[in-house]
Amino acid sequence: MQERIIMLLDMDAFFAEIEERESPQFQGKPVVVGADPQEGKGRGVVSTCNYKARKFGIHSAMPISQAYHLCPQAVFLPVNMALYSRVSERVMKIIQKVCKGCLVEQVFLDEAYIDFVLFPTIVKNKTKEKENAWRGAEMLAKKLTMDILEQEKLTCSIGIGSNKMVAKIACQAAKPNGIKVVEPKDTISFLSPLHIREIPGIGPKADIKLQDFFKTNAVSIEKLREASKQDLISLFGVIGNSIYEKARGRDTVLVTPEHEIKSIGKEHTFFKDTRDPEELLAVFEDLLCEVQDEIHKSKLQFRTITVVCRFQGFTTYTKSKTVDKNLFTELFFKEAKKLLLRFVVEQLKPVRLIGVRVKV
DNA sequence: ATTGAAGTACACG
DNA sequence: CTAACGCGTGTACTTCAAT
Repeated sequence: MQERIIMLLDMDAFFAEIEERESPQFQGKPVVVGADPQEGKGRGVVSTCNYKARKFGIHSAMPISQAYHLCPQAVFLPVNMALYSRVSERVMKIIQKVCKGCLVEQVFLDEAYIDFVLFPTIVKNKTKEKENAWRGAEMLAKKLTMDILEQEKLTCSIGIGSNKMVAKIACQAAKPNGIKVVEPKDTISFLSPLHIREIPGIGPKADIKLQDFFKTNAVSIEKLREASKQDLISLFGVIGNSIYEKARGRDTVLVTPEHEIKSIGKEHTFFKDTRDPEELLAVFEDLLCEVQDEIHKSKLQFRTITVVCRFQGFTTYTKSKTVDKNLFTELFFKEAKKLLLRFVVEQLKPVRLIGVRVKV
């Protein structure tokens, strides 16, 4: 494959920065966007918090109750997804405009990968094409951060590398409000000292497996390169091969602008665990209606219904049923309720969460 | 022998 | 006491049964 220049733009503390921008009285204060803390009794988690709040040890995905104990005086706000969606659309428009002729892949609301394949000014620079291309990308990154700051009063960080993985890790290193360029010749030295958790796809479980394998409690990417391809395949199966490649700064995943939807689902966690069939069914019917709405909007055909049930103690089970796609519409409610009923019959424990998901 | 359905595990923002 | 742990989406694995 030809050498690529890939950029990842990631908005800094997106939800929290938007809330600060909208309400000047929050400026300079720790802001936590997420579930209602309910005086420390809330059951949800932190969605995003600003850098002030991070100084108290708060971070995204942390239980909101814990965040409350770390900093009760912080501003706690509910997630206003409709607002963030509108802001995201405007940010993405700026990116499209500045990066005309490039491939742009949006990831959720606050990230976008950009592949410079056809970036016109780069293509035009026939002389010293290679150096100019990387400098051109860096200048473009600068323009993006300036335009987004001027037009939306929000900061972002940008990573540039020869593939998605390097761009992503470079972006993390640039945060907040920075730009980091990692050219191919610098990739290995850039990655070597970093912790393996920086590699996208290596989560808590994979980290522990690798700690056990190397008999240390902090594995660097340099250390990871000591594992053979066979070692990694026996530890992780098919994934092992891509981990082996990523440790060497290689990643062939393409920037793909269009993604077709493969599943749609809704879940609900009860304020208090319940076994009341009336309550369960009432909430479940609401979920089914919401999913039905989304199915309608998507105009897609689905065939598999999965019902999820999480019980007291956090153990989670799923049951699913695949039907003929032509009969899906008429069977959806009936089959979903049948699956839920099986849980109610089989399980005696109180229910913490119920959910439903449909797959293509 | 291959496919596909069901259920679980893991990851990410 | 032994924690606390949402939601939506994706990939991949294991197991078992049907074609």
